[in-house]
Amino acid sequence: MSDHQANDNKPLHSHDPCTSALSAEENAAEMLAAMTRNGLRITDQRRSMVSIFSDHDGYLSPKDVYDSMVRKYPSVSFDTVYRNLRMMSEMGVLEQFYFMDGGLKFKSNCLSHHHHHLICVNCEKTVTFDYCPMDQQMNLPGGYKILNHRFEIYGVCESCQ
Amino acid sequence: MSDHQANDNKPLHSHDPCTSALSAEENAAEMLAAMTRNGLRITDQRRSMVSIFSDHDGYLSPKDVYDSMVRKYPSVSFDTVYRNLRMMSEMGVLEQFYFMDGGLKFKSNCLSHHHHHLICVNCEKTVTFDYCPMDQQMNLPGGYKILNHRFEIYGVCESCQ
DNA sequence: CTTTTTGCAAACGATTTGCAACAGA
DNA sequence: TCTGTTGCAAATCGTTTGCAAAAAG
Repeated sequence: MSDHQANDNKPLHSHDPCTSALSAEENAAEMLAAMTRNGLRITDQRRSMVSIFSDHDGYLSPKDVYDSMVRKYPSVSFDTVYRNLRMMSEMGVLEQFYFMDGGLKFKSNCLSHHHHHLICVNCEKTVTFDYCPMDQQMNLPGGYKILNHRFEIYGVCESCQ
Repeated sequence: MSDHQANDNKPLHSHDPCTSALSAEENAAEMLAAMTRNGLRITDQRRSMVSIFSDHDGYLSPKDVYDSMVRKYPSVSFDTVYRNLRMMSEMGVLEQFYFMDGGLKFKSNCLSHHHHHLICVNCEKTVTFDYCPMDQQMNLPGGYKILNHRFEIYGVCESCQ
């Protein structure tokens, strides 16, 4: 729901470096395009889910998304939300992961460049940063062939302190 | 993500700083002691769970533990396993976390020093290393008050390659 | 002998599935 | 039209809880 007027010069809140180049609307259009490209039909519900994510930088649980959806589509079902979350993250439009406490959350994905997250443990507002520990010289034991990694920093954001 | 080449380096230390100091038996005794210290009674099942973890370096799912337990105590119940896993991780004897795919796993904990994990995506054999990205100079955005972090590297261990 | 722990069964929350009705391309 | 999508209900998975019987200290 883009309920704020198009004022390109004044972002409401700090966008992360992945999406700041794009307005929420552009980002939504981009997501929808990626979905069409993957052969998905664009339904009202999916359009609505897309705008929920393009308007929010941070992670949302399936329940969060459902609650937002219900406001616009009172008859929406939980399984539709789940199904679409799964499809959207399978095709890379959303990024998902399991939080510290194990809860599954989703966030609109940045396909363009590698980064990590700094996450507020209170409001879950998330900012990205480019520093990656894997760029450092570090002597790892055991002769593993390295595939990927996970690095997140948790803290309390300015407005939650 | 940046695909870093597996740098075939020799281990910095020839030992795993967490486990090499103690044999499996010593480690088990240590775990049992910690449990008694916390007011837990040592039952046969708990002794068995402890030795499962002290004999295995790597993460185990509740189901893994249950399957091991059943071999020795055919009438053991799933909830006893869960209850004990939870208590043991609450008192720091076990370390738990949610894997990439969201599955909850447990591992005998190292209480003595901070470290991170290098985990085999195939067999889940885990080695620890002392390098911590938080020791590096990195300017983070957003004025967050930093609380904690998570850093894991995933790969394929030597014997799984 | 007292208190904790166990095993059973049933409850629970989160996620998935089968299927008939419906809607997008 | 014609296939993909929705909503409903029920199934499933992993985990937790209440309680009486059994075991530890």
